[in-house]
Amino acid sequence: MERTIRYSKKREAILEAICSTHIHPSADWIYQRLKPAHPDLSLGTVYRNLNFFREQGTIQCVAVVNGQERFDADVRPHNHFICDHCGAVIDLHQIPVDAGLDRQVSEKYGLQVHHHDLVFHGTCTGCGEKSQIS
Amino acid sequence: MERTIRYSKKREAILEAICSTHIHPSADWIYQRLKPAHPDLSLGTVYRNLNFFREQGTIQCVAVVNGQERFDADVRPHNHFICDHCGAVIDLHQIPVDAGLDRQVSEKYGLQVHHHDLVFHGTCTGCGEKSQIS
DNA sequence: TTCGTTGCAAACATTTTGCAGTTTC
DNA sequence: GAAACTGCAAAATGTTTGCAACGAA
Repeated sequence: MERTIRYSKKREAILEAICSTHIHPSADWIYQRLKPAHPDLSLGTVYRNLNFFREQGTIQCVAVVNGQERFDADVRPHNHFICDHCGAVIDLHQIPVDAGLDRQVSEKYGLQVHHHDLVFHGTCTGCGEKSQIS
Repeated sequence: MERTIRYSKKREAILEAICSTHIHPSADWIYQRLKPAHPDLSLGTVYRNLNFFREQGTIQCVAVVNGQERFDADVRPHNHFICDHCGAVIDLHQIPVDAGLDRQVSEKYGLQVHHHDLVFHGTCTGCGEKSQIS
């Protein structure tokens, strides 16, 4: 039978940290963020809870940037932009993508498609302005 | 001034290994593949050359699967499917995606978009059949 | 001879895990 | 009191790097 899920202050704080930002944080960012208020927090706990939330479907990993997984508490389908200079991950909610795309792939290739990720790469506004100055 | 690029048998073999397959190999796959014919090949050399080819634009990294980068010698824009069971990376050449998508993102969000990656996730044919049996 | 390339091993960075102690219910 | 959760430190994993030897031009 399924295991019982217990309340934990650390777990609550970790989810709250992810929900409180739109930067799509990494495990270490969450750890650094919570460390002041939770001095005894350990990085292992952050990782364990990130995997817990991922299994529950509460969060999703939206990208791996410079070898670090980046998480999003918004699990509704939407797309992302990654700045290849500073590593920023930005939500794109206004980009309409053909809703039947998954079915198209499924039919043409005979694959069971569960979802897709659409990620744009380029230079974000801040990095673009900086490079113009120099 | 730019550095001179010299010929090297290992480098040639590494590129040949990537070009010879459609599985989108990882660094270690290439290493294992070439080890018999090149017993003194080292993993460091594989990594160094992968980064070399990437900088040259000869290959691209198309995904990170189970923490491993997966490479493709086909640098033309096309999409991919990843099997979440076995980690297979499959080319999708027949999926038409709006060519103006990058410009749309650029205009709506004021970002400099260089390219995008569209990755489908699901279960591949082989894994789907296996799970039906059990 | 020059300097790009390599093997090797050590270093690095991120993530996972074993275990003993703590907390929740 | 059972078992979920945690801190800690060690381990595992994938990748990078320093250095001396090797090889191409």
